Amino acid sequence: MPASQLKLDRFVPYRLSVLTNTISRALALGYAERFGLTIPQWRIVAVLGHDPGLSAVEVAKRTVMDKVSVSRAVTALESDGRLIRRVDSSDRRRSLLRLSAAGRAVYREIVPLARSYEMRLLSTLTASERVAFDDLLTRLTQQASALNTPR
Amino acid sequence: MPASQLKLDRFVPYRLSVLTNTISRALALGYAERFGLTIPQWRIVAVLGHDPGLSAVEVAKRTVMDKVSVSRAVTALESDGRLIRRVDSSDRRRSLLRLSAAGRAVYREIVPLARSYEMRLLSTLTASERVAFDDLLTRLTQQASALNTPR
DNA sequence: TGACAATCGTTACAAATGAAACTAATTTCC
DNA sequence: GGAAATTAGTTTCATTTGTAACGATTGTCA
Repeated sequence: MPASQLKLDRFVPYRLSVLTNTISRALALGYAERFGLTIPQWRIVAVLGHDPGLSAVEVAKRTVMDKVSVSRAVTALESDGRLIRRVDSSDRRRSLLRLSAAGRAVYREIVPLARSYEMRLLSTLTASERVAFDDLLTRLTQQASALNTPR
Repeated sequence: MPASQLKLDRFVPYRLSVLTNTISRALALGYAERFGLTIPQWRIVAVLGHDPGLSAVEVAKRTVMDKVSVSRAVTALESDGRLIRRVDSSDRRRSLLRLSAAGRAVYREIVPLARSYEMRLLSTLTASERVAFDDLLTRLTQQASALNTPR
């Protein structure tokens, strides 16, 4: 292919976007119809299910979401009775977030679903290919992040 | 890790989402500030630069965008003088789309930028790793698509 | 101490996005 | 030939999303 041309379906950023959108759509559909969760809500449940007591900013860092998205999703989860926030007594700007019993129940149902989807997706790769992919993904993510924060 | 737990940063769909968002943000910023293009617009320029004369629906298929997005981006590109549409005389519902001289000029500038970004991204991989990644990406995309369209 | 800066989280506003309804043109099929 | 179904593309409307501004609290430092 001449250097002046570009085939979209050979362009790695485009291909990654297609793959990610396909996966996200499938997962979002499942979360939405089974639990009424959006993707930001799902991520927060996943993080707090594993590490209760984080603040909103800490959740935002872990999930690579901005704090506005976190704030909205937290509000929704709270009004659905799935999340509890308690003001941090040592810093009254912060709230400490944790799942309620209902939230933990959702978490326990979601984890196997997520694992199952991931397994089915990766089932097209051999064990050593999965290891390789994991490594490549890690390095590309580092590189992309480095390109966004030059010098 | 117990089966009842899930670490978000080990979950492939999440990791893909983070990588893709990082890349998209970087590219979108470049297109926007240099050319005033959105991602849908950029994709259309890329497709039509390579294959002039497609209809909107054909462009939508190639870019995996829905026809509403394509319609809007085409309208914007046309009013910016970068795209020309001509009613297909053999089917007056369709329009045949092609870049104007200004559109082709944008295309010629964009292609090396896109290639350069891709090269810098992939520069963290060896040649054989790039081949491997290409293959894994293709197969995962097939698999994700198959999971979305069961039986 | 007290002014200034930084941080936490929410709110307000504008822009992007998606689903469904719609118009117009074409195809199907009895 | 013509009613019904299909297709191309646009418009409308509601929802999502992101940016910026904001109030409240805490940290910094002279």
